[in-house]
Amino acid sequence: MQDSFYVTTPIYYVNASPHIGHAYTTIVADVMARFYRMAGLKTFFLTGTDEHGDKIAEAAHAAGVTPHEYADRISDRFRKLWPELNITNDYFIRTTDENHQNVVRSILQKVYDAGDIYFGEYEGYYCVGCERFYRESELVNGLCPDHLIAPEVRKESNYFFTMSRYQEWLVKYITDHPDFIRPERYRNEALAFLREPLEDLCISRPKSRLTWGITLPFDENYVTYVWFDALINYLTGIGYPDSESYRTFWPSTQHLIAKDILKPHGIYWPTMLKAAGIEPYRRLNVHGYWNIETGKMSKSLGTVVNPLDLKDKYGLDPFRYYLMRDMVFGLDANFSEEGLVARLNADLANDLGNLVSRSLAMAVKYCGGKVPERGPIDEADRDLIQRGESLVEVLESSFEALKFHRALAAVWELVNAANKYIVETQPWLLDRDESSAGRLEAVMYTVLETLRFVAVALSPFMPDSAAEILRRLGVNGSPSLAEMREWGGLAPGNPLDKGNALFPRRVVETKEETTAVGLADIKELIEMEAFERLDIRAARIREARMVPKSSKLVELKIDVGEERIIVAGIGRDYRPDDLVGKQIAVIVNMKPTKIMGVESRGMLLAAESGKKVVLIGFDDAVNPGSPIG
RNA sequence: GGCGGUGUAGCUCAGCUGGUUAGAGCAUACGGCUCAUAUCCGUAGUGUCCGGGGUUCAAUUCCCUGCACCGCCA
Repeated sequence: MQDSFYVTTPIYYVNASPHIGHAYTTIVADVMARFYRMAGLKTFFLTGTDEHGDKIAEAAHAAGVTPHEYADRISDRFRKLWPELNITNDYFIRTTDENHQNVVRSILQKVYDAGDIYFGEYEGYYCVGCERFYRESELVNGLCPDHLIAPEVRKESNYFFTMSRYQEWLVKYITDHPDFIRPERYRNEALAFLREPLEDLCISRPKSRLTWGITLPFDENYVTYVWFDALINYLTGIGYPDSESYRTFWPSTQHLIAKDILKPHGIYWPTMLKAAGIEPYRRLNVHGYWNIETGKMSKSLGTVVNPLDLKDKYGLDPFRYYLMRDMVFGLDANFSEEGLVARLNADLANDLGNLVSRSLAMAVKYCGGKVPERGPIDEADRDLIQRGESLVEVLESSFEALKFHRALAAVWELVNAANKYIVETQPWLLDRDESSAGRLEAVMYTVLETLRFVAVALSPFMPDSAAEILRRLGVNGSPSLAEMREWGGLAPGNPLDKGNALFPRRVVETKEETTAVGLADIKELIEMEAFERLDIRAARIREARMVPKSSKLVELKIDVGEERIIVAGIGRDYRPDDLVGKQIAVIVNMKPTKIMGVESRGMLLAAESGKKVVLIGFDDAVNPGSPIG
């Protein structure tokens, strides 16, 4: 294995605020950087912002500030977002940085001197209002799509990079290096593109049209345009050309991009490097899009939920986990609040969180709050230990293949195995029998050590949660992959801390869309007298708990002027804790009835809206026992 | 218009080069345990494997065609 690892995100264009796509790429880069750091490799992680070009100049003009001020402002938003996502980039590059501008100029000069940049003229459709050229295909009925006026045919002279000269070389390079662009579908796409003759790349803009850019070293009247500026950041960021860090990291470069910028990175960039006499980067890793599913919630509230806000609502680690678990790298995926909460509840709360909770609770109770001795290994322990020890290999191969969802699935196989192990070894029975004290220690050690493996494995994905698990296990220092290669690293005697629920279960706060149900099945008419026979009262819930063995029955202790117990089938839509304090309406003269062993003296009123049950409440405080009529 | 991809359980998706009863997770139902965030463990399912042809002893898997969605190119 190589001993260095260099990962990059694209530098993000500062014409818009950060969104889920930026966050995903950057989180993937962070997970990889953390993983390889943990594997002991010298690691460098670069991200930053792309700040030149006419879009920025226009936006700045519209905002009444200089382009530089405008770029500062937006760049800052990215820079400040990354710590909120626990991103551990080693450097944050800006294309307006002085050293970057110097590197760009030096490479332009180098390529120019080599004869790969020429001055040429082209003719195209130019819209005066937009101050830009349009391709024929971009025009709408022959008109500028923005101004809806006919563009004029205009000639302009510019500098061009002889990209076509490197087409053959590039085809061969991609063919000979199957992993150069991956996953395969994008490699095929690049090769498909290369079946057509490459055109030379226009790399400049006259200053008469655009001044917000890097001046060409060989012509004061032009600035360089887009790719020669932006792509070169990957070199600047590690100190090209003379630094030690450039020599260390460049050969291991792993670029991460979304599929929309495959062409510049897969075609332009390698040919640019070739022309500049620089070895190609090692790999280009291309991922898909997150399709945002606007859930019921956003529709009914009339607001579009920004996916990034969900990290505050549900926690950063669940957010990172969801992104890494639900997208197969390379393919598109669906993003929804419901999906995130489903992962949070099923994987994080039920499986992992509960495992942490039950393990530590037992260890604290049965082993005096300290990690017990390892004890002799039983046949029953062997399977779990082997699973733990083999995890690191699965992680390595999954990361190598960018199959992050696989890596997480593998961790969860261990989590599930641990839960099963606990059920099978039944530590609570061992605890009741003096003679099995030794066995109890061995079992608890096995469980806690498994927990440590899980935490180490998860630390690239969910750094805070992993650190918290390790802290509760009394483990100090930063985790490393090496310590997952051998069982038994957890030191007996470590103080244990039970802690609170790591991932509390959450309910998606959906406001179901209200659809008219109609009154098709209206019941027969009744006299007032029939209604008056009902005694409906206002009440307040004092206590609530699920009826044992029932999936939806809740036992409520209510105050209706007196204290009563009632049972209601609302457990699927309400958590007991959330019910306490609520005001409800109750029919108090129902004949008492026993439901699953609990006598219910009253019936609460609720609407059945679709599949949901919604309690009837009051829009102000009322005295318990107040009659309703 | 050209090229390519996808269409599998209610949902999200695995199924490499064709071969015995088509899989996983979630959701659902039932059973077990009680250490635990009512969590965990076990059991049970359900599928015209998009439609229509064809090749083959045999097709979800190969070929053709139609439909739907998506991507790249023009």
